[in-house]
Amino acid sequence: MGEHNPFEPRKVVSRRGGRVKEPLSHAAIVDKAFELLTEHGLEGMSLRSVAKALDTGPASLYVYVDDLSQLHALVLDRALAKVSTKAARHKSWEERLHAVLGSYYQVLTQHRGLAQLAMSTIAAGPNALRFLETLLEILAEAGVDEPTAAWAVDLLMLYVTALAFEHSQRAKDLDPLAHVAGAIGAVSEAEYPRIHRVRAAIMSGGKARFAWTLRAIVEGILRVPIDQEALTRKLRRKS
Amino acid sequence: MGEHNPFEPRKVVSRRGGRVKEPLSHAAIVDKAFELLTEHGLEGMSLRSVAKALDTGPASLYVYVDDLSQLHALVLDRALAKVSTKAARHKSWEERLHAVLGSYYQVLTQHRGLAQLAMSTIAAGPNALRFLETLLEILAEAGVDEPTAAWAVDLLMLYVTALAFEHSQRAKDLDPLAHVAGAIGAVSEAEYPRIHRVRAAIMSGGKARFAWTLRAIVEGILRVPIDQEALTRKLRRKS
DNA sequence: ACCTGAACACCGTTCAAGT
DNA sequence: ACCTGAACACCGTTCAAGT
Repeated sequence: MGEHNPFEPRKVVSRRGGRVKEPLSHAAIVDKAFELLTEHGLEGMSLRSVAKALDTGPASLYVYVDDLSQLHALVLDRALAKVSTKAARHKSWEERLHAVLGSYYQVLTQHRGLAQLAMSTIAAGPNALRFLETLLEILAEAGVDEPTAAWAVDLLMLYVTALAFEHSQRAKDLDPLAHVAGAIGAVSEAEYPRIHRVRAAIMSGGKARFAWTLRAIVEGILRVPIDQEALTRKLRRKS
Repeated sequence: MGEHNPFEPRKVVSRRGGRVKEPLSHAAIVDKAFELLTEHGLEGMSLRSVAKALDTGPASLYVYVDDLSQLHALVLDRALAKVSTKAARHKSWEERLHAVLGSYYQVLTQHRGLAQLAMSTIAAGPNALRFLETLLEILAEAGVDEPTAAWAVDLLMLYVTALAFEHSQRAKDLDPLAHVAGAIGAVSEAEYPRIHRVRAAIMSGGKARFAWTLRAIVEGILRVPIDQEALTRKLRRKS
């Protein structure tokens, strides 16, 4: 098993004397990687580019980081530190849920490449856990039973992540007619009448959509408790 | 704008005479790429590896394909052809929704690397459109108004795609203790009491979860029509 | 028009050698 | 123990040259 928790940086005693350049360290690598991510997107955050930005060779990073996928996980959690899980106590659980997920959405969209990173790496660092714990807390206050809450939290995070990803993809396209918008917007009325009719709605984003989906998911969560499912299974087994 | 629809293969007249090797063609490239995808995963499907498998150099593919991202879109749609959108007429819309999304899930999980591809490229080819149109049809039968259905379909596809992706990621880990399962399973009870309590539920998948989430989303969709949202906005504007 | 080898500018990762 | 240059085995994409 791993001898060292990768999310807890091992302390490196910086050598005394002329600090011409910042000594290499776990934190320095993750910080610089995050910087490159927000500046140049996920493609721009390679081990080699991080090494170069840190004024060293690519091999040097392997002292602190196992491989690229670990760096991805590290950077994602570094970014999730910016998610605010605090919301005024006096607010309702609905408002707090909206606020916390809204903060998550903000963080994802305000750093180029981050939404894409969040879509491709499963978050399991301390900041992701803190975020998750907060969501479970809020749902508990809403009266959702715990097994249901576990699946519900996953669904909520997933939706917000994907929405941020789509948002960032849209921002990347210089030509708005290109790619997705082009294909959906120009869809044949004869072949796909329904898509044609709702083509504007499909591409629209914005706060209204965010709010609607959150409400719909929460409504479903509150009305379809997981226990029903278990019950049905048990009944079937007995018949 | 594009002079040629990339989803409609341009017909190449194969030169007469000794067909020692299959002539290069749009379809041959996409087929071979799909083959490599299911055999070696997304990493194994590179332009170079496709070219090599087709017994040619990497530059040759650029006659038929603009770039890698287009090949991704092409292969995804090629795979979506396998999704069955037909379900017995006499079935209820709930059953048909479950069947169609179930078929989508099956296709994604039965081809290595496909779920990952579906997570990273937005589907807008003819087979994706056919799938989308079918989902809109089913929701219309359920009595969902069209703007709501547009957002709902997105949410449904998104969830199934992500579930298949998580499934495929789990299958990749040889060591079940590694990565995500390790981090979530070994979570500190003192620091994250709620996560600790539901850690088994978080990682569990299976049909029960699929069914529960679908029901929860549908329940929410039926109960939170989008028009309410528009109404609220209008009222706010007037006040 | 189609196909291609070679080149360009990159990757992640390993390894042997240095301090 | 930390750091590194060089090498290995790859990438996507372009370009000039061939048919």
